[in-house]
Amino acid sequence: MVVDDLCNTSLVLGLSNFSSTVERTSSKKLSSQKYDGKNCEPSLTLSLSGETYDQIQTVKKVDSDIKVSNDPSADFYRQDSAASSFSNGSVKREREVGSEEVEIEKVVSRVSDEDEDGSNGRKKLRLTKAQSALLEESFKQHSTLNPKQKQDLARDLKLRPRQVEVWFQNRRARYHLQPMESNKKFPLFNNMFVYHEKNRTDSIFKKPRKNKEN
Amino acid sequence: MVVDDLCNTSLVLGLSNFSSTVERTSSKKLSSQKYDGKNCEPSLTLSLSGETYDQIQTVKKVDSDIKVSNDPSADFYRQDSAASSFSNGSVKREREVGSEEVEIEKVVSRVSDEDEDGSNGRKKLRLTKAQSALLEESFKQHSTLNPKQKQDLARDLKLRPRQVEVWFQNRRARYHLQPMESNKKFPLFNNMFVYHEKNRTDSIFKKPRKNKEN
DNA sequence: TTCTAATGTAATTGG
DNA sequence: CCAATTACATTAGT
Repeated sequence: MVVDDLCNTSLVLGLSNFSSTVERTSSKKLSSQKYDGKNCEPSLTLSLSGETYDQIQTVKKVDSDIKVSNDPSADFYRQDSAASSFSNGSVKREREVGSEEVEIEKVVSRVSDEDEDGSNGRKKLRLTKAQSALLEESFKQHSTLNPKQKQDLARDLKLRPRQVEVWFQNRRARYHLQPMESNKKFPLFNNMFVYHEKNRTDSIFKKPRKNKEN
Repeated sequence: MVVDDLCNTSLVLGLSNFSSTVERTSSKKLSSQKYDGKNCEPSLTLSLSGETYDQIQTVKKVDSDIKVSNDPSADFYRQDSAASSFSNGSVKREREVGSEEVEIEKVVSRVSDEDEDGSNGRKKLRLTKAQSALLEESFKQHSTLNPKQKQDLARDLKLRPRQVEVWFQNRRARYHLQPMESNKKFPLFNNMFVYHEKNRTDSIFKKPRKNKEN
């Protein structure tokens, strides 16, 4: 846990999900629609940024879905728009279905807070496309962040600075390849991820080094 | 999918995202690449071979599908021989530091293909009963693995360490979902991290934490 | 369909 | 910061 960022104090209030593109879903696998956040019902999320989680995932179970089309082309995913992007699943396992809102014992737990929505756990956030794009772009410019950049990005993305930081870390880690010359030489290959072995040291690509300007 | 390793040296350059599979008649939604952002648009991808298809679990077993019986007891076919259960080159860099017996470099000769003996068991491994049992047993002792355990188990089971790791992950995930009564399964309360629902994390029990002994 | 092996990625931990 | 892992969500194969 350890919230280590103390960032901004602004409050963010947003309406999440309104991108109601149709559900495609079709029959099979209701797990189909997920990321799109589509079928989440519009929900309000209010959060103190810099505090706990902005991405609050209001889990609402989904009951009947509309299931309109099957069109595969409906692959577009959501875009963000405002803060929330949640991934929550709500898709409870089949076996639990039936019991609405299996709200199993609360057992209060720890000390803290008012975490109210219970989304205390690790709950995974899914970045929206736009968010990823921005991060990606930013990454291309610098694979490391200075505090200011971090703050700014966080603000723009409506993420906690910590999340931005983590994203960068993971990004650096996952590909040992940076947007370096390889990309310059082959711009079209920007999406090409040529990984290197993690522990390789003789790579022709070097690990980028710090960028401290602020 | 991302290319992540380069055990062998051959390079493959291909057009990605042109799903070669035929149109699915059914609705199935090949939603394969979706939120992945990365390859949403047709793009070129360059990959090192050795990836792409994962392990071929050389299921020799019955040549051509003899599969004579439906007898449930026939459950233990598979992987009879000690033959290394795979030939995969992908081995995502198990970083096992000191292990020198990294048997990577299988360098499958890609194109040439191996599936000649019929029954080219392609993907998805199925663990044998014995394997599952061992894993299960091991899990009872700790729900997480330290590198050594992983390595050992992998050796004993003739699986890649990564597979062992994955098994544990999945196992943990599955069970975090189990309600209390599942304690019966874990008589000694070894793994009593009863998380209830998947998305709920508070519990009087804490998540088991690292087991680092090695 | 369910179950499970596997993958991708956000987040945590320890150094 | 980095490496390694874990949790988690989701995909795909039978």
